[in-house]
Amino acid sequence: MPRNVERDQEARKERCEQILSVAVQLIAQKGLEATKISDIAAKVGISHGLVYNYFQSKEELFASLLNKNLDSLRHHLEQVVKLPGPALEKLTALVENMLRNQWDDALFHQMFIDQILTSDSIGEELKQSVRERISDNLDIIAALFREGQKEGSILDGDPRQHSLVLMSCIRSATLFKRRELYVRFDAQSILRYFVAR
Amino acid sequence: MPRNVERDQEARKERCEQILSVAVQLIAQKGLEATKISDIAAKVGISHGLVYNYFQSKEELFASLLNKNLDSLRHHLEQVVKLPGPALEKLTALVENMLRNQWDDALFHQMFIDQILTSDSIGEELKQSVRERISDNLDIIAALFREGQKEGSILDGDPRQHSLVLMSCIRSATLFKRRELYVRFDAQSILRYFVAR
Amino acid sequence: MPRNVERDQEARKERCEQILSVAVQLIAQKGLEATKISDIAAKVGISHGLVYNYFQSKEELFASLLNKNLDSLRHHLEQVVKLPGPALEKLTALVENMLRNQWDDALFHQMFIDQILTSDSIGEELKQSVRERISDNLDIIAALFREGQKEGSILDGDPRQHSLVLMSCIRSATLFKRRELYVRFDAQSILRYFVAR
Amino acid sequence: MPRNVERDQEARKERCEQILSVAVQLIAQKGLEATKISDIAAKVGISHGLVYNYFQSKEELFASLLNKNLDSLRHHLEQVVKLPGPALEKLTALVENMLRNQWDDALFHQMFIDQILTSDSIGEELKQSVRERISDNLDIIAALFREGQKEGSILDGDPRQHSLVLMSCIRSATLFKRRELYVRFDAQSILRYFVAR
DNA sequence: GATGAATGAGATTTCATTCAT
DNA sequence: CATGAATGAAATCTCATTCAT
Repeated sequence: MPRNVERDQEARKERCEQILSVAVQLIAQKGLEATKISDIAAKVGISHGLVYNYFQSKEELFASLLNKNLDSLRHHLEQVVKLPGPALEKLTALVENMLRNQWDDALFHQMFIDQILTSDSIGEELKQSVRERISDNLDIIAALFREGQKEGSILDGDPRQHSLVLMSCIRSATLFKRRELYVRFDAQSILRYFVAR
Repeated sequence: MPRNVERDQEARKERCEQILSVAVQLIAQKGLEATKISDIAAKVGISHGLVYNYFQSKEELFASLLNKNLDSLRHHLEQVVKLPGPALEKLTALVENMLRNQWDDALFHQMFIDQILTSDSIGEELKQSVRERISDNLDIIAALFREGQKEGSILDGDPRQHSLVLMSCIRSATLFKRRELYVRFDAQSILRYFVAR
Repeated sequence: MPRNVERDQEARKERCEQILSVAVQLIAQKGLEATKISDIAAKVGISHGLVYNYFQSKEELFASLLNKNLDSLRHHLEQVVKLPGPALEKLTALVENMLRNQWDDALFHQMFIDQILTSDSIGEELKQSVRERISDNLDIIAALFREGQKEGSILDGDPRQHSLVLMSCIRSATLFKRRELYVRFDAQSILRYFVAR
Repeated sequence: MPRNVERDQEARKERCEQILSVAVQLIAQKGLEATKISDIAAKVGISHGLVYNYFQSKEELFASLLNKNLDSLRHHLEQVVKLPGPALEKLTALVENMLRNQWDDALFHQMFIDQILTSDSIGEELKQSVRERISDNLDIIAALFREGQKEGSILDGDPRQHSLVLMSCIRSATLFKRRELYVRFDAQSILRYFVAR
């Protein structure tokens, strides 16, 4: 007799999330290529075979991860853009959010983009789509900077460059924190670089 | 004949350099884990077995690479520090150098530090030493920023943070150039973030 | 209620037949080893787990298939033997039947006997029983040939060899038709090889 | 210092042959899908990894095998065609050769064609090429039959059908011998089916 | 020094089979 | 009866490393 189909769907999704979540943690610890399917399975507490019930291949798993995180970042960006108030405040909110690691795994893509873009386990197609989505996300942040420039609060110069530098700062903050090369960043100190003088 | 021995030593060192140089290129293209000993050997034009005549293991090869590049960076930093003139000029020289890729492979460590720090193929000991040397290099740059702050040309704030952000900018400039997510950086536009208002 | 029990038995048998029938089709398409339990289940429209309600194992399923087809062949042979008229006519009826694919899946064993006899998934015991039953069936055909020889219509020589050659012809006809290496066989042209000169 | 290059080439080819030869034996024993790379390696007395030094993949190994055997068959056919004397004698020579198993592995393709054509491990492209080459080989035999028909020694009828039946007989002879379903064939008894009355 | 055959540990992936629901 | 999550053995394939020549 078929069980409760809805609950099954629920459980299935749950498991997917669980696997992805563990995957992020392991990748953050050990890197993309060094993270084996069986590591993930072991940490989740399931057999490696079961992973393939949820993801067709290692690549598909990584792709899901990427998509999830790029979506998450995108979503956060869009939330921030909609906030009321001047651009500088929005940017502050954005950076604070990111540093606070409230959405730990959205940072993922900041840290592993280059691993992904150089990995063998990732097909060229996927890489291209990642590049495009990164570019899109940069554009959203760039728009905030442009807004700030109009308001006079942001240093002039290429807003897309500003975006890239901002994301790099956040990446470094996260990465170096994890790598125990302590330099403490906070949103204020990061945004100072971009404030009009 | 001592002359022969010397020449042999010379040739040996040459080979090492050649292997390391090819390794950098391949790693830049394909990533750390995806770069196989036999890829390197093939591109150098020797048999993979011979690589083990020059390096005891893959890890030792990567360690040499790291050391070479950290040394190279260190050397450049020291050169810049010794330059006459105000700190801002020194920093400009530094950034210009780095962007100009005069020492292309010194940038390597900018791009692959986290691949190294997360790799399976790299022992914990080596990782620790890398962390320390990165930290040392950051300190040298931080000293420049501190000098600039004293001269009034550099934004106040943690000079070590400035260093990290500066290196991140350069890393991004290099990485994204290679990844074709074009944002064009030049030394001026990077240093503006650090100039006192 | 006994009626329900009966009906259940009926339904159960139905299901078995359905599974076996789908199995034949898939094996004909993809080969023995390449046919997965879940392929069969999917094509039947049930879950793979349910297959184990009807067959204890893959081997048992294949064994059922074999038995069914060997039985079917046996039955046809016996029917033909009972026909009135000279042996040559009986043989003609036999070949026509087989070529006409009226009992498509009885041909199965013609095509997959050696896959079965070489398969890993099939136990030695089963293989032995298959060999014996094939041998029995050959004997029945051989008897027809012997009869024909007595009547003077069939080429002399080992009747068992004739049987084997006849079955081989039919097998080739079927196999090569499916494989699109067209040679068109009909009962006449096949039987000519065996007609006394 | 490079070793004797020629000898190395020789040895390499030797090894390939050795592997292929063992592969044929195992496939003949166990079937195509049931023959594992490690079975082959074990029987050759090497590690499974080494097989991949000689063949890129299981499919490539099987493809080599096929090509070798189709070539071998082709070669034998061409030799027979060139023989002096009437067609019937040539055919006799052909069948005797095949039954004598002088070229044991050329028989391979007779036995495993359908396994190959239904296997998952074999790409569609390869299958198509196999079909064509089988067809070519059939045509060569058909030409012999046609010749015999002109000479009046061979039963009339489609010579391509004759070829197929002949090959089927040989296949059965070989297969059933190995499968211990004894029927003893000799060249005479096989050719009788095709002799004009 | 130089080669590349050889090894074997280990990674990905598949699938028959079981079993809780 | 029915489902499909879960298991785990086994197969393919890769690659760092060794070593005879």
